Amino acid sequence: MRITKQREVILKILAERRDHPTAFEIYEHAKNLFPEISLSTVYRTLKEMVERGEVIEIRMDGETKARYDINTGNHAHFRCRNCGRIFDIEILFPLKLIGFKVEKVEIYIYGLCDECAKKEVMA
Amino acid sequence: MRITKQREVILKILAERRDHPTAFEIYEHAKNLFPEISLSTVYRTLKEMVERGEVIEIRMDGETKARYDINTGNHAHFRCRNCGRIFDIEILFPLKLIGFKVEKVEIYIYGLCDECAKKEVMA
DNA sequence: ATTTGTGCAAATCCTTTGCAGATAA
DNA sequence: TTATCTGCAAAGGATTTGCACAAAT
Repeated sequence: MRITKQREVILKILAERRDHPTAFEIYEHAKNLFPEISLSTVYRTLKEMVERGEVIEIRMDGETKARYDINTGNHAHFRCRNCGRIFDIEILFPLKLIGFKVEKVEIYIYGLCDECAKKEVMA
Repeated sequence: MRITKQREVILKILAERRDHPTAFEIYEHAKNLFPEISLSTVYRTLKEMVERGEVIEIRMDGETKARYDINTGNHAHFRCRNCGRIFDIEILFPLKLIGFKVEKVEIYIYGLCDECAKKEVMA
């Protein structure tokens, strides 16, 4: 994989943002740093990174568009119904699937984050 | 929601199949039972059922197309890397997200099912 | 009769791809 | 040099929608 300005920019965005942007959001952000970049390059680069296992692709709650996450370890995503933010959450739990070989786990959790839960009780 | 032949057929398919079919697979199956049915009716009906909470939509491992499941309780999906089958799995685990209000959980697990794991050891 | 549902075709949204020119090694 | 990467525009796949007709209440 050659080092190009486009790939540097995409990697930098993924490393700095932890809000799980879509390909289009990454493209919009990248244009500020490198205006000539194209949307297809963003898609191509993300696809390659996913295939290499450097980035994971998530789709919360049946969304048609994918979001990207440079955190490749097994972890859960929590989306707040109120503010829409997506939090990374580490969950340790005992998987006892007798005879099954578990290679990857994706967990999506929906509800209210601590701040919004407080507000709802008050309202 | 009026009772039409189309909706009866779609419900019957969802109730009988537990292999998490896509909209197109439901359409193909439905045509055997009611040839005049259209793909857009299948999509429209599924979307309505999802909005009513009668059916859930899942997208395993970044698949672009949705799959449908009449089992609406919180449960995990296990996809076998080898045979591709998707198993429903009940997992009880303690969620301790302090201050967070959990309303829904989606868990996707990937690996080898018991049968395929045995074969891999032997091979 | 009135409201809701349907099929069809066209539109839309997200993503991928072919190609000819550009760039990193 | 030369293999890989890029932008563009066009194609592709999944899903949604406008509309006039059909069916359910």
